Amino acid sequence: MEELSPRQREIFLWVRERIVATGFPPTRAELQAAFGFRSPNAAESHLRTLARKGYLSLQGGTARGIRLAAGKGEAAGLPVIGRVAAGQPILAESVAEGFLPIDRGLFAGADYLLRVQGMSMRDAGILEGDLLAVSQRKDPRSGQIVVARVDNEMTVKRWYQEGHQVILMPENPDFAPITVDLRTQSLAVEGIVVGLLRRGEFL
Amino acid sequence: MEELSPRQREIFLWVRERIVATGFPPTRAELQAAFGFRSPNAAESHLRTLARKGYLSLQGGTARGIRLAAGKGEAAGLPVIGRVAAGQPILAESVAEGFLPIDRGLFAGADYLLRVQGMSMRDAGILEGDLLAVSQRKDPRSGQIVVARVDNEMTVKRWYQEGHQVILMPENPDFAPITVDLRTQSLAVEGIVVGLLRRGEFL
DNA sequence: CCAGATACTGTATTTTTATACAGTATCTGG
DNA sequence: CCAGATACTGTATAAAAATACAGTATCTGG
Repeated sequence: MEELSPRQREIFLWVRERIVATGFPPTRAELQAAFGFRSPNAAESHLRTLARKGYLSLQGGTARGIRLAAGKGEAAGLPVIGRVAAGQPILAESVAEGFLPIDRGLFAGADYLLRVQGMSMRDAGILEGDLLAVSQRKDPRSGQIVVARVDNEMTVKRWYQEGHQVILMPENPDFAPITVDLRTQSLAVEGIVVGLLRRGEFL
Repeated sequence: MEELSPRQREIFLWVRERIVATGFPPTRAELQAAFGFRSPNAAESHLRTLARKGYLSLQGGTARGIRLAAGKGEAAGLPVIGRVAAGQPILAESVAEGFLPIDRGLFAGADYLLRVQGMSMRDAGILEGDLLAVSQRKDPRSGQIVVARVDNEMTVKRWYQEGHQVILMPENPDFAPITVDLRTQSLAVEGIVVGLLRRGEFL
């Protein structure tokens, strides 16, 4: 598929956004007005180029007869994060395994899905390979399950706090709790777990 | 909101289906042709009635200027099933707790979500309150987790079969396996578990 | 029984909309 | 350097589309 020029890309994104915002594709006149063209043929010409390059299709002689090509709609869903290198931001694009088609309303406030590694939370029903829906909030309450960085290691534990004292509690007797004194040690909360999902070979 | 007459309902569902199928709303001429009206004003009149009753809105003087009213799109997602009475079909409307906005591609072949009751599968990471995505297939392979009816009781267990012998294996030492001889006992497989999700107070 | 609803027919007009055709200016890769 | 691309201007026409207005037939709830 051919590349789009910057202007073409701008026009394509606008068309796509208009379809979402209004429920139907725009007309040439609407495109002309939005981009300040003096001639309707500018709009027509750009749409024909986008169609020729495979980004959308035009249904001839039909009002608003514009369809986005398959796969060209907005990317829906949440990114799936596997392993995160020490020190690297979680949502760096380079670490995402892909996207899953999840309505963001399903898990309240979720920003990404994190692949579980290890069995420290087994007795909470969180197994290796599970996907945790994580909201990038940093204000956990005691009892919530968090994604935290301790000494640059990612960990998922249940959070308990009393004053300066934080306990990151595993739920597997084979793992020891992690105790952190916030006055003398650093602890980064990356997010709060708001959901879990499991499928395929992990069942 | 006023009730629709049968014909109005038929027309409304057709408009909605056309929006999904084509990516844009139909014209009056398309509606006229689809329903065999001899006059375009029949189409116009029905659309105005649907708008007046609050099912859609019309943007005047605009080609294809039809929008579904909020909440009138197709219900997306999967039904959530809580308790199922003995003998009752799972997907009877009356037992659904609601719908969750889940893309059906997320869990391959899923037909409904079943709320877990009991802890018999705890060591498989399936806890009370979890939602299991279930595909209404009745041909499980050994090792798969199934939803079955034994003596009219719903149960979720891992399926193992050798010849006529089926073992429905819990994964919690507090529960006994269920052994079934298919030659002499009846066993109904309602579906195969294809996914799990957990959120909210169950975390 | 009948007013008011639904469900259309019929005709016509206006506006919207797509698109054809002819052209210019600028940019850029070979 | 230049062919071929992008990014438009300008004008015009034809077809699509919405919608107005006038009407009939049937149904149904009060």
